Amino acid sequence: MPKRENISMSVIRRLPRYHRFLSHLREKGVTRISSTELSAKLGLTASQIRQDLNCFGGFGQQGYGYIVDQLCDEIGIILGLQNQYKAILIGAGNLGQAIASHMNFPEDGFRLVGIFDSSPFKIGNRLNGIEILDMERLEPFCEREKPAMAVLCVPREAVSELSDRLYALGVRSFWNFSHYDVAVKHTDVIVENVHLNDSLMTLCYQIHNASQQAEKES
Amino acid sequence: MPKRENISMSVIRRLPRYHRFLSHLREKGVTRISSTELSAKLGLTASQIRQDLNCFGGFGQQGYGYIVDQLCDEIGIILGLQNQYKAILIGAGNLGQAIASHMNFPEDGFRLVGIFDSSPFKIGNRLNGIEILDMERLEPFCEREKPAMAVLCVPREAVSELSDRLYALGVRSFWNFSHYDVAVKHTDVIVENVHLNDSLMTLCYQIHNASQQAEKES
DNA sequence: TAGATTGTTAATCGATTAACAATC
DNA sequence: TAGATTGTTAATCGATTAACAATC
Repeated sequence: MPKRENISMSVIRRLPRYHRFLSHLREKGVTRISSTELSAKLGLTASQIRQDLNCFGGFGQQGYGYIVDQLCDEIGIILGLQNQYKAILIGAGNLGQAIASHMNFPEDGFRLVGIFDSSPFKIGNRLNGIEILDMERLEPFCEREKPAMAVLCVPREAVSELSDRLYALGVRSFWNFSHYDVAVKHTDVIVENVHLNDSLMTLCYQIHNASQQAEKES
Repeated sequence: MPKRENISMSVIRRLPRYHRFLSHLREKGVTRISSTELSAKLGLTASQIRQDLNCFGGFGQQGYGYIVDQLCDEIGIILGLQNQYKAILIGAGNLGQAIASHMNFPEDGFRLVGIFDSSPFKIGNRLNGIEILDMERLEPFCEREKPAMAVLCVPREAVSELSDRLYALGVRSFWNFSHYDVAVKHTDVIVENVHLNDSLMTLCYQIHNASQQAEKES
């Protein structure tokens, strides 16, 4: 990979989408695609796609386009999907259970190695073949397994203390589903927030706004 | 509300976060806040916050700042949270169940009025007090209830046909959790995609990239 | 009145799009 | 060789930040 360095998040956030789309094309047996075709399907400009890809190197062939199979793999490598980083899940409530069983971690660069909860009703149960452990066993577990990432599916009130506790255990990245922004107190911490409530409110705004526009026009 | 019209999505996506933060401050009994204080807590610039708010009107007082209670309510109104739009959920699998029970729809501007699934093992069960109905009952239900929004928690393959079916029934907005982008074939459709896989891959990239940087420096 | 902080305009920065030469 | 499509530079557009006058 030739270039890299200082890639903007706007570009990064488009890569998984390219990857998903190209996997799909590959499955359908498509071998070749041009930036123009791809842009039409994704609702982007061809320019943007070429610009994005050229942050990482020239993957295409002039006059021909991109080889689907090859480009898909390259994007996978850029994203680091081959890594299988160890991940733990904290909080086996509704959402935690759904994440554990709905997500295909290996496909996305991770391996779920542990699940923790503090409820006696959940401890001992299995989720996707993994035993739910008592929160008290977090320390020895992390010292042994050294997970790189923690999925946080706990109530808002618990996050601040929990993230400190995990940081002390060497966890440096968080996939946060709680209704709370994980504070980035340390420069080496990576947080990806998924605020479902925010997403839903955004949708509400759009519906609300569209109906107001409609009113105004009538 | 004085101004409005043509507000960019960048601004809209920050509003729920402001709202969440201000609710929290209100709960803690804080009555007054300046854009500078707020910006420090949110990790933004004071300029941006003032700029954002002034898209909708002047909610502050010069020399004083903003009244937490009032600003919070105003943002709620801008987002349209008072609307309680009717929503239905399609797909009562792991993720669907989690969404139904984990989300507080009324707080976010919606009311969940129906849940649908095609599995005989799920039909008839209750989720959050709502009976899971057979997909075949979708038509009469929608004709009667006229839901504004559908939460899609179905497999990728099902989305294309399903969204057409819902569009025909008058549903114009979708909160899509499937591993697929809902095609916007019509200009009056609003889609909010939540691609958890994409989010996870983005996190993978960041970890991968951080460790590469660390290697380079050593 | 003096101090503080907003609302708003102007300057900067970054991201997207357009254009085209390079080349398969 | 002619046609197509990339990689890349330049132009445009939009979003963020800075500055400051208005005013509470």
